[in-house]
Amino acid sequence: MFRGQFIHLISKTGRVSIPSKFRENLKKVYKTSNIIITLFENCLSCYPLPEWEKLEKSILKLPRFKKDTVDFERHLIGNANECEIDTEGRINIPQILRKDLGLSKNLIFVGLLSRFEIWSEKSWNINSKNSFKKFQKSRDVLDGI
Amino acid sequence: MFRGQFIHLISKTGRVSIPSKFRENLKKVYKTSNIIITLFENCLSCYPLPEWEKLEKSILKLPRFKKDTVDFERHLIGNANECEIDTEGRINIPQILRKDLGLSKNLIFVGLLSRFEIWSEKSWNINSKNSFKKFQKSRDVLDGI
DNA sequence: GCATAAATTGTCATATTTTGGCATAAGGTG
DNA sequence: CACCTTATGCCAAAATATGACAATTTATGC
Repeated sequence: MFRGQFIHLISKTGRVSIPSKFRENLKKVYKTSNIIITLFENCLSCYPLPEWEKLEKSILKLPRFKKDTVDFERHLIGNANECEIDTEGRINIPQILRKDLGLSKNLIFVGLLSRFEIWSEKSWNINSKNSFKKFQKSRDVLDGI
Repeated sequence: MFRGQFIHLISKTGRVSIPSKFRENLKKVYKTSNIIITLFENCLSCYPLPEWEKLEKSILKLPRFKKDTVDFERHLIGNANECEIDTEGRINIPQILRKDLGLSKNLIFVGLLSRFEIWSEKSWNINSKNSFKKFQKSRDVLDGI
């Protein structure tokens, strides 16, 4: 499971190291060092390849020509890039994605069980302020289950 | 059950020992020396790994891409770090949590039955001043059951 | 109260993780 | 094809975490 939060630096060439705990999880649970990185909301959403493939299968079942399907696909699939983690535990974040989100300096890695997200420090701070408010509202979601 | 209050010192490198009574409880009841530490209302909330995993299972059942779910996950899972207790009974509190709460010197451990909390001495003192008032308001929760 | 055991803290060496730098390789462009 | 940009591989430095052991403090039994 991907959990926790980590701050890492991105180099001028777009390289950044994946938190070692995440790498460990990828290796142990998913037996892979390949991930899919895609644009989602205001951050990068990262899936272990096997998890992503499950998602793709679900998507293939959607009504093919429906407007919502197409929009969903274009965004989520259309921005999906496969990355391989190198021997030092780093990936190169594709230029387009870097540019879209204005990534530089500190990136925040956020574990979300079956996937993780990468944020620019700035957007993360803005977002987490808002999401804490929402959390306060929704904190009893789980009690209902 | 985690009960009682203890003061321990955190080292410059972020290490602190878990009260031995808590360790005993972890071992006896939960058969583990792994805990999840997460940020929660100005302190760190600590769960035995098995307790936490129950929570995660519920979360995995929530609608995957719904905005509320994602916000909830980002807050709750995104701040959850797994820590292992070492041979001397210590853990290393992840840097980001230390930073967020400004932990140094004295930490207060507070037992809360199925989990325990870690406070900086300062915040604990501030909080406990207010807590009697809050207790007065909430003192009849149990009568409703 | 004292001797002993247990728990907590300190210190240092070692291992791991993260970052930086540079040379080379690959890919796109005119 | 030559040029330029960008990506990759490799090595090394720096930062951080971990393990082992010792010293100190606190608790416990008698």
